Amino acid sequence: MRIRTKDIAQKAGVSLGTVDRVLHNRDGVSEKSRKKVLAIMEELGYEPNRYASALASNRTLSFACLIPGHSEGEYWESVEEGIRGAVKDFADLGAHCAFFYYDSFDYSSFAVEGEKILGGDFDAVIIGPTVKEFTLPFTSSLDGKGTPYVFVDSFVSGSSPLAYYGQDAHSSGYFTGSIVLPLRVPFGGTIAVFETTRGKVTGSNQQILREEGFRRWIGKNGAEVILRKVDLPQDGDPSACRKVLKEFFSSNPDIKTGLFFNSRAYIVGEFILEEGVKDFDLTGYDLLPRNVGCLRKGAISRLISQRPLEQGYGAVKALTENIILKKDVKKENLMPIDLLTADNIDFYIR
Amino acid sequence: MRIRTKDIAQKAGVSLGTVDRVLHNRDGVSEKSRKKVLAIMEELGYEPNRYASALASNRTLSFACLIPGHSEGEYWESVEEGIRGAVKDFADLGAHCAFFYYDSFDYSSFAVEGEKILGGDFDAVIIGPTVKEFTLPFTSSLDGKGTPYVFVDSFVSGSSPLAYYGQDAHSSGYFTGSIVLPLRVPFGGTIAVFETTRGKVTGSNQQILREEGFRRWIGKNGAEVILRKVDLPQDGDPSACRKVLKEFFSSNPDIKTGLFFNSRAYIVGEFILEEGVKDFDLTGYDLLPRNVGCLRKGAISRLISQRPLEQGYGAVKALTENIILKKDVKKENLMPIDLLTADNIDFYIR
DNA sequence: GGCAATTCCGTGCACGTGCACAAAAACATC
DNA sequence: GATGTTTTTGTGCACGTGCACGGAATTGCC
Repeated sequence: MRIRTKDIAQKAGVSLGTVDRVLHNRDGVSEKSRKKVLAIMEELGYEPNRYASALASNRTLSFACLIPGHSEGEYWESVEEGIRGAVKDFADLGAHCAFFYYDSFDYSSFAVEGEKILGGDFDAVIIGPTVKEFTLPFTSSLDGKGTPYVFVDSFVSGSSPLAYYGQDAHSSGYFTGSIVLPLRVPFGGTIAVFETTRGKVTGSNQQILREEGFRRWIGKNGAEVILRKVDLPQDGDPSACRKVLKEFFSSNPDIKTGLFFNSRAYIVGEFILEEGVKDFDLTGYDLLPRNVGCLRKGAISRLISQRPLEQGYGAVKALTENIILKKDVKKENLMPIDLLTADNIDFYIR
Repeated sequence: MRIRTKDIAQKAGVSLGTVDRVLHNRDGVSEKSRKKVLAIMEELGYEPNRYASALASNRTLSFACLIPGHSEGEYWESVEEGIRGAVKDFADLGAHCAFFYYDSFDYSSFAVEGEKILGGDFDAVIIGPTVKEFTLPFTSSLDGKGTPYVFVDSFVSGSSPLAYYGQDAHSSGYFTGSIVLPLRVPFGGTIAVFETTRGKVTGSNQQILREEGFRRWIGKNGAEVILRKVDLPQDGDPSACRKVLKEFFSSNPDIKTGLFFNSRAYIVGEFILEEGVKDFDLTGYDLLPRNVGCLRKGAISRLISQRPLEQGYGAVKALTENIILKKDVKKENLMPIDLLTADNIDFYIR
């Protein structure tokens, strides 16, 4: 039978109130009673009933979530789905969440949305960070107010979040190297690295770190590989992309291997399908529906996943457990580096 | 603010009791009241507070778990850890679990332990099944008593569990083929398939299905590969194994690729480390500490994981949600086929 | 020893839901 | 329309914990 505070009180010869005070480190308890109650709690292995506790305390937990705006089928959609799932699971503990979106290509929008959050009355914040210069002012304001926050996706040094959920991007690039290169290098010494540009912005922190990791594998293993950057304009009409790709594939028939260090591998994958490009080995990130479609049809050879749902879920869970249940939470939570191909993808979806 | 039964009662102009009766589909409510309450519940989007509900109902949930006995560091230890973790998480809902172990090399022990469970008073059973002939009599007894059960690890057809948590073994063998063969076939046309034997028993259902899946890849892709079985005696002293392996490696210097379709790849991995065998590519299953040790040291090239922790956790969660919260649960839960190498293993441990 | 101040402790209500029992209303029978 | 029967509805306590309030015990001071 489960041990209750009542049982402890009985055995210690004190009242429920005293046990309660000991339990919550409140004063007004003699040293003698405190010792006795603690000893008996230890002896009987008391574990509080979190449900009864949540019910009695009757508090709410107001989250704010600040992440890049996104349209359907994009990476951040999955992170948000994970967050919403967790908030729903913890709704009985009083959790609810307001979402704020910034434009990842317009840094100042991060500050604008951040101000709204600072003005509101939130118990905790979940942040999908932008560049350091804009993230740190916001987190230090939160530090000032004593509002806890967690990062998802990427970590920004110089801040002190309660926790971080994301992938070790450098390691994931290194891993990509270890998988792709032994398999592909015999097919040709040049590898295409595709990048997408919008305005003046090319690539996030994570993307840059992944490429660094990939290059480190090359360096460490003395692979003789040339990386050729291919820049794809992402903002204008899609025909600009097509033009670049047509030009690339026709003038480089010897390049048989391509990489994306962001989630937009489908741009090339769908081109491959439409144009019937043969024997091109393409590696990308993230299980966007369009990427998965290409993977299934053979236009993308492999995808690396970083478990965005788990990131979002974990972030909310960590905050809830820390605030409501006052548990210590793990600070650094690095997602597994999953390798997906047409032959195992079915078991990662749904 | 969260909608309570009280709010519904107020708005419908009835008492809490009536709302409660509607909520639990009990009779003694006029059609008029039932309609009205249901309409308002719908309108306000009522979601019951599971905590308050669990607290008030004050019921317990007694699990029995019947799995193969295992010593430290073996596969089933992780499954059990997952089960224990879930039971702990749901302890506030009244969950607790008794464990029964059978000898997977002595089928009748399954029946013996099964009888104990049938004699006890359990609300649900978690089964790591043995062969069909011994599993079905047990599950049909459970069916007779109306006791729900779930399978972990493998599925036994002819039974009707509430859910199944495991890996599609055939697909995982197929996937192994797709990863290993393109990489390794140039290194030699013969591949060693290691098996371990104890008494007269060689290999579980899962192991056989994995090999079938592997062979299917070969067939489908017209790979010219010879599979050479290597039988390792697992019961006697370890020196018998060493002898077999010494003989194998010295007389087959051309075989550079090996496979285990069960979790004991460390037997060969540790031999490789001790004897300093070079350039042997070894693939195995499951993240046993000894396997992981070999993977990190390069003696095993890759491991396939089937997420035993999640299997155990999921099984308990499904039963709890079905019984206590009367939720529908997903019947077939196939684990992802994770590919682990020395370069991503760190992020799967812990 | 008397009194106040301080420290310590017990009691009671609340949280939202489940369930048993009692009360009320509706209906049936003569 | 009085009585009994069935259907429908309301009320109250319980679950384990949090918290506020007031009472009891102890201490300090003259």
